[in-house]
Formats: sequence, C-alpha cells, structure tokens
Amino acid sequence: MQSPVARRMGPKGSPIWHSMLDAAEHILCEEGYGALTSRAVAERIGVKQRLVYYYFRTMDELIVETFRRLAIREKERMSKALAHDLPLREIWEVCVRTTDTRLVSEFMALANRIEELRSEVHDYIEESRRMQVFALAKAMAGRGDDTTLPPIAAAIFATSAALAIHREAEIGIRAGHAEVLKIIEDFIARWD
Amino acid sequence: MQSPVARRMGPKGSPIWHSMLDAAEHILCEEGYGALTSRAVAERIGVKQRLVYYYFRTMDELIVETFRRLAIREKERMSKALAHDLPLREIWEVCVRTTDTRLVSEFMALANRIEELRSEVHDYIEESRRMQVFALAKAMAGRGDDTTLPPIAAAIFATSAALAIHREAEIGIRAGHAEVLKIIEDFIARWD
DNA sequence: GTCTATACACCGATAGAC
DNA sequence: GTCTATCGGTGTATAGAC
Repeated sequence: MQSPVARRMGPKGSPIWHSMLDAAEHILCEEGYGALTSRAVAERIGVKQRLVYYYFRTMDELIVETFRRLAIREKERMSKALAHDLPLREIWEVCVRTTDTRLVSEFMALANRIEELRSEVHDYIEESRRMQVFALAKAMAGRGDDTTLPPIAAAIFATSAALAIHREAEIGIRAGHAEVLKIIEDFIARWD
Repeated sequence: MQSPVARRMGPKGSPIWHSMLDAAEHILCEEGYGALTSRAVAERIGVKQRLVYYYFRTMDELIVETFRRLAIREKERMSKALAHDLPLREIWEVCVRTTDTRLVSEFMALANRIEELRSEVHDYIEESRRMQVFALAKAMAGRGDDTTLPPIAAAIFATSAALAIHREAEIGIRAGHAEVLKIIEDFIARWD
C-alpha cells in the first residue's frame, strides 16, 4: 500500500490538505469515484496535479482520508447530540440530516475494493451505532419499557430506513416515506 | 447517449450477449465499476475488445442492460413467491437471499451518474415494493390486524434492514443482526 | 460475427528544478 | 511548497478487412 521509497510529503491538516479533501468530496458526490482523479482534484482547487502527490502518497490514501475526516465530523455531531437533554431526538436529527446519500453510495462501493477504507467504515458504523444504542437504552430505561424491541434492533431499523428513504427520494420515490418517518418519530416521542 | 451514426449491432439476447452481461456482473461484484471496462469484459469471455462494441453501443448501455436483466430475474423470483401458499414468508426469503450487496452498492453508485440506469432502478424498486405490499396487505387483511403498521412501512423497514445487515456482515459487523431478523420473522409468523 | 489496427484522451506516479 | 516535464499504461470508441 505504501511506496517503498520514503518521499517528501506535505503536512496533514494544512489548509491545502483540507481543500483537497473538500474537492474530493465534491467530485465524489457530483460525478462519482470514476471521476475522482488527481488532475480533477488539482484543477478544482487551482493547483497543478503534481501537488496532490505531495500531500497524498496515492489516490487511495486521499480517498481514505476524505472518509476519515467525514466520519470524525459525523461522530462529533452524534457525540454532541448525546450531551443534549433529549439525546434520542437529537441523534435522530443527526441521522435524518446526514451526509448526501450519493456520497454514502460512493464510499460503500469504494469500500468493496479498498481494504483500508473498509476498515474505517467498519469502525465508523460500530462507533456510531454504539452511540445510538446508548441514547436509546438510556431513554428506554428511564421509563417502564413495555416493548420487546431491543435498542440495537431499533437503531438498525431506524438508521437503515433513514438511509433507504433518502436514497429513494433522490431517484424520485416517495411512497411510504411519510409513514416510516411517523412511526420512528412516534417511537421517539414515547420516551420524551 | 446514443451514437449519432447508426452502427451494425449484434443481437440482444444471444448467448454471447448474455455471457458479456455475466462477465460485467462478475467484474462489478469482485472489482467494482472502476474495473468494468470493455477490455476486461472481453478478456473474461475470451474475445477481443472490439466485439463488446458490436453488442453494445457504449459501456453505459452494457451496464444498464446488466441491471435490467438482474431486475427481471429478481422480479420473477418475487412474482413466483406471490403465487405460493405463504407469500409473505416466501417473499421475505427472496429478500434475504438476494443479490450480493457488493453488486447492489455498485449499481447504486452508478445510478447517481447514469440517467438511464437511475430510471431502471426507480422502476425496479417501485415494482418490487408493490409486490411486497401486496403480500403484506393480503396477509394482514386475512386476520384481525391489531397493529398500526401500514404495509408499505413494514416493507420499507424490512427490506432496508435486510440490505443493511447484509452489507454490514460483509465488512465484519454482526451485532444486532440476529435481533433484527427475529423481529421480522416473528412479525411474519403472526400472519401464517 | 469476429478480427487487426489505431486514434486520441486521460490516468497514476515520479524526477528533479526553482 | 509548487512547479514543468515526462514515463508507461489503459480507457472508449471507431475504421475497415475477412
């Protein structure tokens, strides 16, 4: 995965490093990973292609870093939601107003072939689910729980449905979405 | 989308046409859409690259046809399930033992940039959901329905959860999957 | 139907100057 | 830090012979 010979590299986290990740995110979202090339990234931020390889060893590394930054951002949003008075409601808001599903689809597809990315996605899902389950378990324990729905199952149902209806909405499907959202919101309201 | 000049084309549905779609499916699944090239398809079935362009105008056309064939196959499986004594149970079996989620991820990503494919995916989702809702509504109407769960919401929850846990299983996540499956199966069992 | 041959664009990645 | 220049490879798609 890493170049055999150490190469002079640019600093991780510098402004231009971030702007390259911004460009990568934008291209992934708008044109797909087939269009995510070092030349496209460079052109978008107005530098020469060579510079991309000063900041990233390979294109795969740029992709992994792009996901990693996004994952950190999302985990921070969830973490903040947990500190709220109504963590369950807040964490659901995070799930509903989340990353563009086109971007999610691209990363999922890429994770099938970039091992490092697959590992990052794995960690991200586990960590975010842990937080969701924490919020759910806390809310449900506070009151008498008359359901038999385990918190982890509730988390999986809600997040996978949220992803599915977002993606469907993007291709023009709307049937049933309001019903799904109402069920989830009514469920959350039971623990307020 | 189409070449301006009409070109001599090979017959749709011929054995070699199918073997090209087989190759495309295999490459998409194992290596991702970035590796789905006319050269790769040709090599896999032992012909020259030029022949791919005899059967398909463009690579996008090959991709769309690959999805279309897959969608027809899946819709037939569901249609057969509807004719069964326990259609709900059968249609759930179809959802659980469905296409490799890596393939699904690739088509989702591709649908973001190939308009024709997006339209095919749209039609496929609507048609398959229609069948799922039919099976659900029929089962739930046969008995006194003491739930407030609309059939279309049940269909969305179940199918999106099935997709999510398949995909998670592929990257090594297992937590909560058994719980989700048990809930769905218990729900189905109520209407037997 | 299937082939050889090819045009032309773009890709990842590197060497090395300033 | 950012550049010019370049290598070897691969992509889509076409022309036209057999």
